Amino acid sequence: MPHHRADVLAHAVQLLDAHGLAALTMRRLGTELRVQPSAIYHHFENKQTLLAAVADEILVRGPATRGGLPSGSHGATERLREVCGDLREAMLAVTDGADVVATAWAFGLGAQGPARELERVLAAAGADAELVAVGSRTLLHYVFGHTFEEQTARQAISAGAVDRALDSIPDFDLGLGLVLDGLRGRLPS
Amino acid sequence: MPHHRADVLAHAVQLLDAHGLAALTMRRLGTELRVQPSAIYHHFENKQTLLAAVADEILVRGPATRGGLPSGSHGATERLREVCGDLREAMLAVTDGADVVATAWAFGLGAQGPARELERVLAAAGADAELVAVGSRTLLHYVFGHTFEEQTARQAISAGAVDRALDSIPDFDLGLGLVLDGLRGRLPS
DNA sequence: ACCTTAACGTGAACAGCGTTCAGTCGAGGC
DNA sequence: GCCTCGACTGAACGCTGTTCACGTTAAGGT
Repeated sequence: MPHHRADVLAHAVQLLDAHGLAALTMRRLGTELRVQPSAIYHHFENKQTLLAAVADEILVRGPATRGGLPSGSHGATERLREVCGDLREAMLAVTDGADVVATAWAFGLGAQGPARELERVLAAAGADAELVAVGSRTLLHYVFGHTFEEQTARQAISAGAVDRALDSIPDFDLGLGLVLDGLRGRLPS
Repeated sequence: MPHHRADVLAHAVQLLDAHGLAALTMRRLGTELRVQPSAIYHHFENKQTLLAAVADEILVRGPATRGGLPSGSHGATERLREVCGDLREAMLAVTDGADVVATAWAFGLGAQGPARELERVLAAAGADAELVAVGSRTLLHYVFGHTFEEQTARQAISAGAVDRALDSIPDFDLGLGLVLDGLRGRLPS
């Protein structure tokens, strides 16, 4: 019973969510699929490519708590807030999701969706090319940084290795508001 | 001729700068020191600890271009800008420096210095406890995110794997100004 | 009905990784 | 002279991603 690319990907995400990034090895994934590790290379060029696909799959699945659709018309900053919030939720929904997505994005291999959407919204709000680049990048850096830190701490706590309190991590919306404030001051109107 | 902790650390930084993070293995570091890999474990508990020490060493060495001392008295945002700029310069001064420092910081193992300094400046500027936490974290997320991206791209280009232009990375000061603007709006006076 | 083609999988191997551990060796303090 | 102790050796353990030559299976054109 041969597998397809989608099967491998689904098992990879499931394995990641169940046992974390460290457990997502080609050998273990092979075992899960009842297949030799080398068989996976028929579907993905290498592990980096597989991880990029996993990152995209995490984003496609979207937030665990589906906030009902684009939710009508509102200002540019509200839409930016929404995109950033959805991105965060999607990453938090899977174990080590922030690590996988942020790393793939850093390599320029995945997570292009939210980046393009932020750029689109900024451009539509009248930002010039430079502000579009700066603004979207700054927002992404914040979301990835904050979410990675939050998820790492959360998992460290639930794993028993409690060396820092969870409430030492500041609220996501607060810091996001900070960046959006700075952004709003440079948008026309 | 036995080595001390400082010797091992110095060689680790030199190896990192010369050949990148991927080359910084216990075996290769041992070879560099004309010593078995296991000997390193007499000086550092494990590789993670070693990397944290390397991160701190990178920050201690500071910016490659030493801008003459604290440079007098100026406003809080100027001082924040200075700390962030120095942090960025220090990481850029060593190959894969941003990766090493940001990772160590994410694990809560190193790079505490700049974090404490940012918190100190914010508190001195009259920010309440929550704003101190939010502001310092947001600044760090931005600096780490931007610098890691910039350094990765820079190294990818000089390695010949040119898949993105360097000028596609927005200016550091521009994005920093964005965050500082948002921050200034919440500081008293 | 045959044959080609391509997708899919096997099993072994390669080179490297971090880490552990019992044992060796030389210098300094008593 | 002994004895401790830090530094180190050398071998091993159990992993890792990746490659390669080789089977197997199923579909599709002739």
